[in-house]
Amino acid sequence: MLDIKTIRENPELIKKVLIQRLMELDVDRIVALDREKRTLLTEAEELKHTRNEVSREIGVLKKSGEDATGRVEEMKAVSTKIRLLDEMLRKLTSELDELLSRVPNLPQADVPVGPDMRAGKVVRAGGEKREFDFPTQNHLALGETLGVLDFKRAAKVAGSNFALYRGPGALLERGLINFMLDLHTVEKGYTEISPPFFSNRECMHGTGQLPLLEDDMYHLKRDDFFLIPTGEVPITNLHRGEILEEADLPVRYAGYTPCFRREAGSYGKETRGLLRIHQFDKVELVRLVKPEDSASAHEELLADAEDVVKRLGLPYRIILLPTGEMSFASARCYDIEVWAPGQKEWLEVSSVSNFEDFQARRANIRYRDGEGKINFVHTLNGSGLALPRIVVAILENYQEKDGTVTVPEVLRPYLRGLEKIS
RNA sequence: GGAGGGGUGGCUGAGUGGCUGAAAGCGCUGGUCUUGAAAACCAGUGUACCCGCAAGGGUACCGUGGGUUCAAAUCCCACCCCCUCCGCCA
Repeated sequence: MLDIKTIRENPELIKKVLIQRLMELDVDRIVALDREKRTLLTEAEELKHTRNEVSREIGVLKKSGEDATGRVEEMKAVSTKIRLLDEMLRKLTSELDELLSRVPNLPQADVPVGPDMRAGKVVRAGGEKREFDFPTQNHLALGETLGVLDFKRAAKVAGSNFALYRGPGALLERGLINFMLDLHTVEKGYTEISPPFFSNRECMHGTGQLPLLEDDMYHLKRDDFFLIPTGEVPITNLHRGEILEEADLPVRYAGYTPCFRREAGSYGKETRGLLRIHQFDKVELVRLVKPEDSASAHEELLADAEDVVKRLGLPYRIILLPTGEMSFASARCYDIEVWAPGQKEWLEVSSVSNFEDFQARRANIRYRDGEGKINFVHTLNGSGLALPRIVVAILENYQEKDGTVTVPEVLRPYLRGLEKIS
């Protein structure tokens, strides 16, 4: 959420950003509602002031046994008027809040302007694309031959676009999670969080998944819970509604969670195999920092996520996303993509975002600075990393001529020393 | 799921319709005193929003949302959360 003052003072800027982000919203309506609301509010507050004063008088009169009927009658009329104004305000405010909650964050100055990935800026790349002296297979073929992936049975258990890992495949999944968590907690100093995998409506709103992405969530109607679409939701919302002390910052959390997404509207080739599934595992990194630290924290967070792909020895590149590709709440975002030689394409395995105070404002996460002043924190998060596409990349990059897959060295301790999936 | 108890400021905790944004204590900040510290004493110590150039003024908030009333922390209704016991259960 943006400060209403920002919108009030720069409606044209907001309109420009909406275009850059390929979104539509009636900004003039917001400005008008805001103005109308303040007029009504002032009027209502003045009446309430009168009522408070006179009610006090009535109390005094009654205590001394005097007649207060006239004043009471007067205040009945005032109260009716207040009720009316409050009702108008309530309607107005709810429309205004609804619109406000749909205004996206403002991109930072160096974010490339453009509608799609072609406008993205490759910041750097790492790892070597391997030269294969045999025809490569994609992860579907490899997974099936090796018996480590079983989509048919996943569909039998749940439905299409679910994954099932078997034997060394399951071990690989579990090993990757542990490898990543150990890296971030032991080496990088993150505190590990294992949160609930359900979250309530307030949290979903707090991090910005609601109201725009409701159709993409699994929702438990009876309890009004959502299955989390990312660990970002529960972990960022840990401190919802709190005022942290400056000394508590920066907060750095790492957590493993499964992620649940309906992926409504996705279809075709892109959804085959592990590329886009309804449930996937992810290790998420979250930071809460002072505003002046968020730019450097963003770079550090990126480096922490990058370190995972580096150590796995996967060819990767980092892209600064253009305006049209950034998520709603993000002010600046890097994607990390790994090369999948079987698929012959780059796969997004991490999004590393700086939300500035956008989420903090929604979730009301603040801190008290050295002078006792209260400000919103800045929030950041990054996948460190999303697993299925990493599994794809490992299978495809480490495949051998005989159809086996070599286990990357850093993972072997996590796979009971397993060197080869065969 | 059933029965009972409870949710008040940073913390403990008073407050059952009127001058209560909220006693008291603790904590914290500043000051006095002291060589320094402690103690003691004095003063201050919530958040958000609105009006205003400012000084300042006002409104709201006692788990959340409604309601009753001239007036609600206090009365009524619904919901949420916590605790105890019972049931169920990995």
